[in-house]
Amino acid sequence: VMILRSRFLDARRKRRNFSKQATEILNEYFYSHLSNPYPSEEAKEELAKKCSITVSQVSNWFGNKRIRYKKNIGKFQEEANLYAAKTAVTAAHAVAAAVQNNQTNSP
Amino acid sequence: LSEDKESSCGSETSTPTARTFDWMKVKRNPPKTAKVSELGLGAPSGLRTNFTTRQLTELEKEFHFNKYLSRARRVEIAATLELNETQVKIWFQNRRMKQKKREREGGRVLPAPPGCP
DNA sequence: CAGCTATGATTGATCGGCAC
DNA sequence: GGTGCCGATCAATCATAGCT
Repeated sequence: VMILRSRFLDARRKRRNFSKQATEILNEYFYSHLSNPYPSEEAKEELAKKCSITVSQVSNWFGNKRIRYKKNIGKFQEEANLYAAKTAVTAAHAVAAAVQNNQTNSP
Repeated sequence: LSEDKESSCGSETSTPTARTFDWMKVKRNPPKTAKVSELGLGAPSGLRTNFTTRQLTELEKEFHFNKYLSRARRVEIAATLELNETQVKIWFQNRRMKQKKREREGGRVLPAPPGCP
C-alpha cells in the first residue's frame, strides 16, 4: 500500500526516550493511582513540568501505559510491586515523621 | 483528596497489590464503518480504514479552505473520495483537534529546517 | 550485525456531554 | 429527536531506540 508514504511526512517521528527520572515520576503517579490512572489537566501540567516534557507527551504516556498495562497485567506485575513498595516507604516515612512530631509536641 | 474504593475484583489476592479495576476492563465497540452504499467497497466493518494518500491530500486541501464543512460540501467530498459522510465528518473533527493541539503547544520555535547537526 | 522487545507518536474511530 | 462538535480516550499501528 504505497509503502512510500512516509520517508518525509513521517520523519517527525524521531523518537527519543524520556529520561530515566521522568519515567520514574510518571510511573510513580501511575501506580499510586492505579485505581484510576487518569490525571486531570492540572495534574498533567504538573507532571509535564516535573518531567520536562509537554502535556501531550504526558497524555501519550498515560494512554500507552493504560492500554499496555491492561493488555498484559502480568507483564507489569513486577513493576507494579516495585512502585507500590516505593510509595509504601514514602508513606512510612511520613507516618514516622508525624509520630515523632506528635511526641515532641504532646507533653 | 478522598479515596478510591475498589470497583471490582473478581480474582484472587495472590498478590497484595495490583487488583483489577474497571478501567482495565473497558472495551470499545468495534468500528461500524458501513461503506459508501454501493458495492462492498471500503472497509469490511470492524476495521480501521486506511486512508489513501489521495484521500488525505484532498481532505487536507479542503481543510485549509474551510475548517468546517457544510452538509452539501461533505456529501460532495465523501462521494469524490469514496468515503462515508461520517468518515469525512470525523476526519474534520480530528483534524481540528490536531490543529488546536499544534497551536497550543507547538507554538514554539520552529527553527532549524536547514542545517541540523 | 541480526533479531527481538520496549516505547513514543500518530490516527481512525469511540464515548460521554453539551448545545442547538 | 436528532445532529454536529468538543474533549478525552481507545486501539491498532508505525518507526525507532535499545537490549541480548
